This record gives sequence, structure tokens and C-alpha cells, in this order.
Amino acid sequence: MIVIDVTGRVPIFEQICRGICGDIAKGILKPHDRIPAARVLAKDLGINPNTVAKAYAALERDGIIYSLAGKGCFVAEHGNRADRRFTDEFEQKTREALHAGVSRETLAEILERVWTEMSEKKEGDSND
Amino acid sequence: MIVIDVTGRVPIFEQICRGICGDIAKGILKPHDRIPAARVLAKDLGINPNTVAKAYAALERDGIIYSLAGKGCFVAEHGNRADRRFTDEFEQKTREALHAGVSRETLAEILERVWTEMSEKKEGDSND
Amino acid sequence: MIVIDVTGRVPIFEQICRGICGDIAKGILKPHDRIPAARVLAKDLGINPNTVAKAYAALERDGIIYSLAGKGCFVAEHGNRADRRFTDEFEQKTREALHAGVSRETLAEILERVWTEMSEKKEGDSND
Amino acid sequence: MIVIDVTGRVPIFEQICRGICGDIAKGILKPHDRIPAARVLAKDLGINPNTVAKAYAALERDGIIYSLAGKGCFVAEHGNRADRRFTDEFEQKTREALHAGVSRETLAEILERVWTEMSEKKEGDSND
DNA sequence: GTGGTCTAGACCACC
DNA sequence: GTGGTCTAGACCACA
Repeated sequence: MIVIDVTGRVPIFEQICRGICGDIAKGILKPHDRIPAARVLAKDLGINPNTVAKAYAALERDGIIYSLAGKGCFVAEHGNRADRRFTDEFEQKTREALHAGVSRETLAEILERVWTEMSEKKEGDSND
Repeated sequence: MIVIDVTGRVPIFEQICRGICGDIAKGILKPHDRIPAARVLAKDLGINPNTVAKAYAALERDGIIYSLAGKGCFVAEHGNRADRRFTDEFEQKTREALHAGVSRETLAEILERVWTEMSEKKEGDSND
Repeated sequence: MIVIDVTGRVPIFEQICRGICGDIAKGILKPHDRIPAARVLAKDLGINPNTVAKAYAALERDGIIYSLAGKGCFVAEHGNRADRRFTDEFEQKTREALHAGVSRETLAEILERVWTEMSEKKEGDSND
Repeated sequence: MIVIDVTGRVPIFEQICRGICGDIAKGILKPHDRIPAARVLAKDLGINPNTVAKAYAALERDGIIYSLAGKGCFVAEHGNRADRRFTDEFEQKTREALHAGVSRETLAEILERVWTEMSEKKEGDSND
């Protein structure tokens, strides 16, 4: 399930892209699985269909999905292309931080801390 | 020395902010050091003085610098507020990647790889 | 309705901020209400759109409003953040006056006098 | 003793004016008392003599002090003109807050609270 | 249509 | 000289 934050500076169409890519990276969506029709997803999320169409177009351009006229959109054979949407940004921010003088140790600590927090939260959720 | 990329989608005033914060994080600029006059920096970078003024205003709002009327702008006393401009973004991207299903090991490898690349490049530069 | 005084030394963008905050504090604008588009308000007030944009940016930074790309600006959920823009300044001036040796009674008399004047004026207006 | 805050948006010359007016309002300076020579005060405060001269000129213009060529500046017979520098600003902020929809009770509470805080602090100091 | 950003050139108060 | 503000007009991404 994709959650949209209309506030904030991340464009809505980009949030949709990330949502789809996340589902692929986590294995929820597998190659050749069908993804929701643009109109349906737009209605579910309460946003403009054009915005969803823009997101799907971007994903198709990146080779993450492919569309069959009249049949819908499907997850492509992608290798790890879906991951790249996240790892590329992570790498860029890593580069910026190191370039700015932040130490490698500081970044490693942050990575460790965030991972620990999320592991604990996930474990807590699974106990519900 | 700040380098401006007018082509990218990162606002110029934000690039200036990062440049200043980077110099502070690296110790090139120390508390109470004077930073270049807005007009001078604008001329050096070949951009509009207003854009620099906007960057300086943002830095002052964030407590990174303080301005003295008629005298210029100076680096503020601050713990690691300048670092935060980079570590916060790094943490956010880390969280997004982990949440999207990217493994901790993958991110750690990226961090290691970028750090190694930059170390080698730096060493190469120092040999010039 | 916001009234702009271009002659005084209060920046126009600050006057706009106060006008919006005043309308929120008085309940004319409620959370999630849309505020006028920057260009429209600029035209109505006869000032430059950039000046209004600056005011809106300041209000968003302070958490008074939030902006939705392509949709407009809206009043944020907030306790009394809009009031604070006035009460903080009042408190500061109160502190300065007391510190300077002005008696508490004198200030209380001024508060009472201004309040009475405004009540009478308001009553007079409602009789028109 | 006048304390100057070079940070902040209050002009230094205005801070000097307030310092002098405060001393007059508190009875530390009485009519026809001599106030420090501009050059001396400038040296004591570590600021530009021109700035002190500007403050003295403003005070003379307002009838708070008078200058005798070659003899120095003296406190004028002033009634409560020195108070006005504080009460006028207090009144203006009071008017703005009430006009913005802040209730008279809220302002009265703030006045009471600030007065109480300062009374306690003053008492604490006198016990030192 | 919206807000966000940039450029160009100008005026002001302050030091 | 400095930073702070305003105007004029322009381009962009987003919905």
C-alpha cells in the first residue's frame, strides 16, 4: 500500500514511483506482475489520474515497468533497477556528506542507528 | 572555494548554503570568521547578489551564521549545526532505502566504495 | 482585508504575514482554509508578486501555513502559533519597558486605554 | 551601564538611546546631569564614535538631552519624555495585538507574568 | 493555474 | 562599505 504525503517537497508522482519500486525491491511485486491501473490507483489515493500516469511514464522510461496497450502495466525483468532509485540517491548524499567533511565513521553510525531503529520497530509490529 | 552548477535542479542558493556549511564542517571556516560579502561572492561566482543574499538569510535563520549590520556576515558559535545540513539528508535517504527493502549490507558497501573512491582521488590530487 | 502601508519602516512582506496571522487569530481563516494565490493578492494590493511569495515562504517556515505544489497555500493546523507573532512582540516590549523603569501600573493603564479606544471605535463602526 | 548586543536587529545607536532613557526613567540620571562624552562611551562599549554621536543627536532631537558646545551633553528637563521611548512602542504593539484579535485578557496575563518574573529576578539579585 | 527560483537593478539603514 | 528590502519580469516543475 502506497502512502502519499501531499505536504513536503517530494512530488506526488515521485512518491508513487518510490512506492512501486519499493514493492518490487521487497518482492511484493515480481516480474510480469500486473500493477494497478492508473485510474484505479488515482482513485484509491485520491489524487489526479494525470499524476499517476506521469509516474507510470517515468517508470516505463526507466525500464522498471512496461505497458501493454489495452492490457495494463507490468513489472519488467529488471535485475536491480528498482533498487537503483534508492541506492543512487543514497550514494549521492553519501558523496555530498563525505565531500563536505563529514567523517565516514559518522555516516556509518547513522546507518547503523537507523537500521537498528527500523529493525526494532519492525519486530514490534510483528508482535501485534 | 564554492563551485556552482547552474544546470542541475539544486537551487543555486542551496548550493551556496552547502558550500559554506562544508567549509565550516571541514574547519576552513571557524566560529566568528567573516564570510565573503554577498556582493563580492556574487561577482566571483557570476550570479545575482540577491541569490547570495537569500542563501545568507537562510543560513542566518538556521543559526549557522550571524550578520552584523554594515560589517558583514560571520560564522556562528554552533555545535554541529553545519554538519546537520548533510547528515540529516543522509539519514533520510538511508531511512528511505532501508524502508524500500534495500539491505543494510548494500548501503554499507556503497558507503565504503564512495569513501574509497574519494580517498584515492584526494591522494591523487595531493600528488599533483 | 489586508491594508499595506508602504510609507512606514515595517517591511511589506512582514505586513502581509501579520495580516494573514491576524485573520487566523480572529477566526476569519480556519485550519485548511485556502489563502489567496500569491499573484492574486499581489495584484489586489498593488505590490510585486515576489514580495507576497516571500511572505508566504516565511509563514510556511514558521508552520503557520503549508503549500501544496500547484494547488495553493493553506492554513496549517496550529495551536496558537499565529497569535505568537503578536504576543511575542508584545511580551518583548513589555519586558523592555519594565526593565527601563516604567511601572507596571503605567503599562496596565496604556493597555486599558488602547482597549477602550478600540472597543469604542469598533462599536462606532458597527453603528454605521 | 549600557549593554550592547551587536547581534539582533535593533540598531546599536537605538540601543544606546534606550540605555540612556532607561537610566533617566529609573532616576539614575537626573535633569542637568552630564552624560558620558561620546568618545568615552564609544571606547567603553567598543563601538564606532559616529554611532554614539548619532544616538546623542537623536536624543537631542527628541528633547531628551541638550548639548553645550565644548562642555558635553546633559539630561534635559524632560517630564516623562524618556519614558515615551518605551511606552510608545508598548502602546503600538498593544494596539497591533488587539487589532489582530488577541484578547485583552491574554495581554494582561503576559504583562502580569513578565512583571512577576522580573520582580523575582530582581529580588534574587538583591540577595547576592 | 499554482508556488519556487533566478536575474536585473534599485533604494534604504546602518556602521 | 555592509546587509535588508522592493520592484520588474522571466522560467521551471507540479497538479
